[in-house]
This record gives sequence, structure tokens and C-alpha cells, in this order.
Amino acid sequence: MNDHSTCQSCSQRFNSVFCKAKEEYINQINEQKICNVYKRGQILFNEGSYPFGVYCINDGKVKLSHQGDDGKEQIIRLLKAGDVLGYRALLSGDRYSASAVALEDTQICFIPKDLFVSVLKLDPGLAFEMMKLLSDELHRAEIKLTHLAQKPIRERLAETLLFIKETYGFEEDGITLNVRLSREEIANLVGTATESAIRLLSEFKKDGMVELDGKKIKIMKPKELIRAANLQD
Amino acid sequence: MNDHSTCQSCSQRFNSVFCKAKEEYINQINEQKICNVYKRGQILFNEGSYPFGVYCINDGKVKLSHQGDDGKEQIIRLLKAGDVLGYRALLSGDRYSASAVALEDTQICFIPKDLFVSVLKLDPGLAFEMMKLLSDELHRAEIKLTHLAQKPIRERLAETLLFIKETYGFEEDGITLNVRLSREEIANLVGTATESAIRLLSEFKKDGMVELDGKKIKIMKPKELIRAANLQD
DNA sequence: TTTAAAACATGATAAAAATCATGTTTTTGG
DNA sequence: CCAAAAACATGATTTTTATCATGTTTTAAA
Repeated sequence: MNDHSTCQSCSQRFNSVFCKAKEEYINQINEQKICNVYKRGQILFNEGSYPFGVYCINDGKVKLSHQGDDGKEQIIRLLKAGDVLGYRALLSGDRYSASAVALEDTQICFIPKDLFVSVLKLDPGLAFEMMKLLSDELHRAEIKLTHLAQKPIRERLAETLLFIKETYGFEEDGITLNVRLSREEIANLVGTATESAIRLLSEFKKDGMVELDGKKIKIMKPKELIRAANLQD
Repeated sequence: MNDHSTCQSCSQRFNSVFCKAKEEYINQINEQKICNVYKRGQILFNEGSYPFGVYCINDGKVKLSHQGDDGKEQIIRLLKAGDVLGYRALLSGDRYSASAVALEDTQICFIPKDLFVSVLKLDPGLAFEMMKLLSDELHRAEIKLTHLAQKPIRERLAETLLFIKETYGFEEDGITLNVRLSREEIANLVGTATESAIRLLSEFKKDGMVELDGKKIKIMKPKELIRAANLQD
């Protein structure tokens, strides 16, 4: 568990969008921040409600998901220590368009809206990092959008497993994905029916690319998985 | 055709991301901007090349599209007068991840990278508007992503027609979409095969929702089209 | 203006993916 | 620890969508 008693000493400080922010503003943020622990499954905020600030993950994992028109969940982002969330709605002046739920017990600091916005206007370093973050997210979303439109589910599942690896890495053994997601959540990340995700995971297992032990997924043949994802870029 | 002899007097100035930028910086931009006319079909920039600045549309229409892994185009944005493009790659420090092509004869000003970035760092008004723009684009991309994953093609086509209407509006008659897109382009906007887009447009015509005259598309029953799009949000 | 190419249209077929059905296993709350 | 619920798994079926094939119309260049 990381030290997050103060923002100044926070282990994630230079691993976050605040990396270039001036000491002076970090101190201000430190004074107004509110730290909290969210249990697995707890909701940080709900689609449709108003943002009162941004959330900064100190330790843990969070999923961000849209509710589709028919009620089906679409997971649009996976977040980890150092990641910030809740800024999209805040900057657009909207309600939240997605819900955030802790995937495991998670420590999160909350920074009030007014403070965040005022610092953003005063500190070009933070503002620029924020723009970079938004640009990167936009890029990721556009790539995903293209793949959803053009790639078959098998390739998208392989890509999703690689994406989970990129985001959360492996456990100590170096092959087990370091997060516990249900098959349904994997399907909602891929953008497919739960049964299809289950079926294809079984196929991947039969092909020896992965090993499945409940929610533990081991990547046995990363190169073949990359091939199965059929990534050009 | 709009006056774009100077940025100060540009008809799109307060209709763009520069609306809150300080006069002083607008003057600087005015001195370094380069105006150009692109003919229909001409390329502004190509996926994979490096950004040297941002483009500001004074008059005309532009499409922004990804090349999918198998070479299939995916149109990710439609742009019009007042819109800026090329900022995503520039802010991320990447190459362009999409290509921009003029959909009709289009007047565009080019603002060099160094100037744009320095003004962005000096002018919080511009920076904040930029963040808003990025946030709105991210929102749009995430909604589209969810719909691609969850909605049938018929609904997505209806939604796309409504989106085209929102973006480019109608001709003087108040019912004809004010842009000429090929069936293939419409398909690449919806994220489907060209034949499917053609087939469903014919269906919409049979249902009396639209009228088709070559590339001219008339929206006859907007309310039914909204219903066909099955939009909850 | 003519003519070749591109775009459009539509039917037939094939492939992909969702849904439905059913049984098994794992989780979880009392 | 046990029972109920949830999650997982897999086969069968249906629906959706893409692909293939072919003919027509439009567009654009010589």
C-alpha cells in the first residue's frame, strides 16, 4: 500500500497527470483533497449524476463503463494507480456519461471541482498534461472504434487480453493477468455477447494460447496471441 | 464565401476553439497563418505523417478517417467551418493516426505547430477551450464506440443520417442533407459493408423515411428516423 | 459525346455472431 | 457448512451481417 498521506509525498505523483504541476498547487490540492477507500464493487460515481471533482487513484483498480441503451454495459476504460478519472464530464460541463466501479479494494483521493479547475487555469504544466491525456484517450477511443467496426470478435478478444496485460500487467509468476474480471466483464470490454467471449476463451485455451483457472487467465503464448489479434499498428 | 483575410475579422473566429483566445495571440496567429484552398478529394494530411501544425477550416467540409488494418476506411469525424483539426496527434506527440480529405472545395488556414503550442501554454482561455473540445470529442467517440458494440446496423445508419444532419444541416429546401457522400462513405461512417448501407437506405426509402436522388438524401420523416435510431440519451 | 470506370442496386449465399436452452461449477451470504 | 444465486460452459438454433455475383446507372475523362 502506497503512502498517500500527502500529495507531495504521493508515490503516484510523478506517474500521473500532475507530474508537471507546480509545487505550490500540489500543496493547495493536498489541503483540500479527501482520501477514501472503496471496496470491490463499490461505485465511485454513476452515469447521469453531476461531477463535483476529479478522482485520483492511489492504489487499486477501477472500471469505467457506459450503460448502453438496452442496459448492456460497455466498459470503456480500465484504470489503475496514478490514473485520474471524472475529468471528462467536468471539462465538458456535462453529467457523467459513464459509471466508475472499483474492481478491487481501491484507495482514491478526491479533488474538488473548483480547485481543480482553478489550478488548471493557473498552471500551464498541468493544463498541457491534461490535454495530452485527453488526446491519448481520444486516440485510444478512435482506434477501438475502428476495430469494433472492422475486426471479428476473435481478434478483438485477443487484443483485449493484450490490453489488459498492458494495463495491469502480470502477477509475480509473470504469466497470470493481474486482475480478476468476470467473463461478462471481458465480453463487455470486447463488445460481444458473454457466451461468445466464453466460447472464444475456450478456443484460445484449446489452442494453448491461454490457460484458464476460474477468473485467473494465464497467457501461455504471447506471440501467438499477438498474431491472433492481427494488429498492424 | 467568408472573409478570412485576417484572423481578427474571420467569420469563424467566435465559432471556433479560438473564441476565448486573447486578441494579442490572435494577432500573432494571423501573422503566421497560411491560407489555402483544397479541392474536393484533396488530402490535407495523411495517416502516418508528422504534424507540423493545426488546420482551421474557414469554409467547406472535411472528413477524417482511419485506415483499418485490412485497408478499409473508417470515418471518425466530419468537420465544417470553424472546426480545427490535426491537434490530436500534435498534442500526443504522435504521427497522424488519421487522414483528412476535403469533401468539397474548402478554405483552410494552417497554424504552425510551435506557434500553436506556445500560445496554448500562454493563454489559459485557449487551453481551456481546447480541453473542452477534446473532452467533447472523447465523449462522442465513447458513445459511438458503445453503439458500434451494441446497436444493429439499421439503428446505426439512422443515427448516422441524424448525425450528418446535425453536422452539416439541410440545403435551402430544409430537407436535403447538405453534403454529398458516396454510399461507401456512409457505410464507412456507420461501420458496415457498403452493400448493407445501400440495402438499408433502400429500406428507409421504402418506409418513406428518406428520399434518394443519387447522392442527395432527403429526410422526409425525421421523427420516424429518430425512432429508427432508437436513441435513449 | 462517347466510353470506360466507378458507383449503385439487389438477389443469393455464406459466414459470423447472438440467442436460447440446459447442465455444471463456483461464489457468496446466512 | 450449506443452500441459493451467480457465473461458467457448451450445444443447437436463429438472426444478423458480410460476401459474392450480376446487372444497371451515374460519373468523369478522353
